[in-house]
Amino acid sequence: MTKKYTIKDIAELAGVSKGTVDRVLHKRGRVSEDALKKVNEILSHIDYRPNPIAKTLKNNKIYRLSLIIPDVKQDSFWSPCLNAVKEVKEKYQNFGISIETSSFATNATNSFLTVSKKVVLSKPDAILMVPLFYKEALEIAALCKTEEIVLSTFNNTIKTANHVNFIGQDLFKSGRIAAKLFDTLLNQGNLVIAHIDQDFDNATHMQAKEKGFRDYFEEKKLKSFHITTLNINHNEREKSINQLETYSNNNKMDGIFITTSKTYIAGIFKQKTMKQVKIVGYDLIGENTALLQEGNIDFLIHQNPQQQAFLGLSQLAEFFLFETKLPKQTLLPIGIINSENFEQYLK
Amino acid sequence: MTKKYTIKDIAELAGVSKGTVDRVLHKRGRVSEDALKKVNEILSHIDYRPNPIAKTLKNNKIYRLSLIIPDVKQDSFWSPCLNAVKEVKEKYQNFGISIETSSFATNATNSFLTVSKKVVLSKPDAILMVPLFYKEALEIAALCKTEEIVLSTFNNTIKTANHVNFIGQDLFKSGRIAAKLFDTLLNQGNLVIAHIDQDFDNATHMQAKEKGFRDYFEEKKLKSFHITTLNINHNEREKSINQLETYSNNNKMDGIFITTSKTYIAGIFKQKTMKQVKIVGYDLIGENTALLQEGNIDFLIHQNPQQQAFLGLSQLAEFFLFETKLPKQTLLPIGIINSENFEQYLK
DNA sequence: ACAACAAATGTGCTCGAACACACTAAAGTA
DNA sequence: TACTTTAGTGTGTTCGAGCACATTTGTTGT
Repeated sequence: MTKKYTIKDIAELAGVSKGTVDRVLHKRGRVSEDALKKVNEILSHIDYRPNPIAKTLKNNKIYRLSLIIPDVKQDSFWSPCLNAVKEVKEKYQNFGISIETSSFATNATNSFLTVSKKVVLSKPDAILMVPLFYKEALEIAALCKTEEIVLSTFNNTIKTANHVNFIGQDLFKSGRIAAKLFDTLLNQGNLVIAHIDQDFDNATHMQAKEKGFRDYFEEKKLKSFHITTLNINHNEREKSINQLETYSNNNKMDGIFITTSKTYIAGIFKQKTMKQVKIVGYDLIGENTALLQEGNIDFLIHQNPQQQAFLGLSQLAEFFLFETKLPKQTLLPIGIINSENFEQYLK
Repeated sequence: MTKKYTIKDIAELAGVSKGTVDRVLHKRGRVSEDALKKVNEILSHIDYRPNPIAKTLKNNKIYRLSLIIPDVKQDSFWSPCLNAVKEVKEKYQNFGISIETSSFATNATNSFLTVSKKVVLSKPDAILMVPLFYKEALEIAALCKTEEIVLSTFNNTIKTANHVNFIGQDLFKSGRIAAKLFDTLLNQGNLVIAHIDQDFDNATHMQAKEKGFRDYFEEKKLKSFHITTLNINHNEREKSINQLETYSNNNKMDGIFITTSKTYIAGIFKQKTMKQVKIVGYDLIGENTALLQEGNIDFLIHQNPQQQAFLGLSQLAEFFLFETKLPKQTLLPIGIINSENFEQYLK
């Protein structure tokens, strides 16, 4: 067992005081060449790692983390993030981590801007946000940089100065996973990629998923599958279902891949029309899991917002407390969910 | 923001010294009724949580965790556990956690016993082990109790004194997941449950999986499926494959559910005979994932030994360092894996 | 009334890192 | 020579909890 060396140990070994060792370690200067040499000699022979507990105790600071997510009342997809906040609070609040949560309207860029700016003005130590609106998110990122607030993003990426770290999934791959599922479910057939409720905010998301989906069939040269894209945008749920129905009356349709969490639209369509059609979509929201259990949705792909938020907040907490590195990018595994394993993913 | 109260704060508020507060908090007695009342009055109004960092610093102890797993050379299923050890070491070694790993032969109970006893004699603070051999594991558990060593188990359970905590999966449910996959893949057909390399050590595992598998079809009253159980036990791989081939020549077989990590036996069978058969089995070992990629295995169920070991060790580390509770049981979500998402689960 | 003793309470040190501050010795300035 | 400056050192304090030890207060017996 390798001994745990302390500054005092090093000082004794080098025959100097702990103050001198400290100056060498922190490169604060005011050290003679002779002493520098002696201390570095010792340091090169042992593996000194400062005790993070002592460090943190001395710091004795409360770090404020601020989470900015879309309104959970407007889109229940985000509600698991609140569980993540609870988990992280329980785990780290005794260590001096505090977390505030703010939310913005999913359909209003100015809501995102005003909420985010307010958060920036409150000067937290770090912000973890979902940059739904690209241009506006860049503006906030710039503000964070001048205010020296650490910025992390999850679920959506923004390409900006490299100080931003990101937690999410590889959307291209998740499209490929869906494709493989259809390949396993059907030997051949007509597949529809349905973009339901395509908002400008998650358009890039859906594009990446579609690209991955099509890429799979092209790579495997599976000519027995025919793929069509369908855009569905209605305020009323009924209209969306009707559009699917109209399409299926005029076209052969063996499978539907829904690129958003509105998978239940296709599920209700199947339930209503009793058509033989395989359905694969996204997200474990209540409406989807109910249809999954009844067999009207075959598979759901889990984007796991809870784990994303949990990891994002945990990484920030440990960055401040124990000076661990913030990984530039954390890509979470993509869960395939059926009626039998969804409960376990809800905790 | 709620203030972080310290013992000193409480002492000032109650008008006593920190020594008295300390005695009240630890119920060490030697406190007058009057002082007790004053301190408790304050404590009831605020939410005092001792600073775990200061506590740990004062402790200043190196905790030894000992991991006991089957030999990775004999069964590569366990090799991801070594990554878990590396991860936990990186995360906690600066906090004074040391981890030793021992392994035993998968086919010899006495190897398990001698190795485990040797570990117990070295008196670590905690042991995390895979209790492959039930009776012998109980013996080790009893030893740990007398030696006051904290014992955690993963992958397999042993029912003994409640001081043992367990990390693993719900095997009954994982059988149901496999059943649901076949239900989705096929409308009807003859399914074979293949217990390949049934050792006495994981017999209970396979039974639980079979039970879950059959339970699904019984519950759903799916009469269109016919289920048979096949026991396959040969020293040579070829013989196992031949047994499957012989069976399939004499019987209709639309799907094979393999209850062990030997799923590749069925995969090679499919590859060799070019039969139209759906294959679902367990574990992301190299032989399986290769066949998964080629399309000769449809789904693998991920038992995630790495995460099991990681969680087991982390829970122990945080139990000693920060006095967090050891959950009696942690059931991990069960991953459904196809050719497109397996890479992400390998890290 | 005063010692003897117990009960109650307060003080001070430790853990390791970090940093302010005090101190020493040599060099520079009037 | 006397005094300041500066580089180079070491010492001491802080963070919060925990516990050993010192001190004070109160009670009993003679």
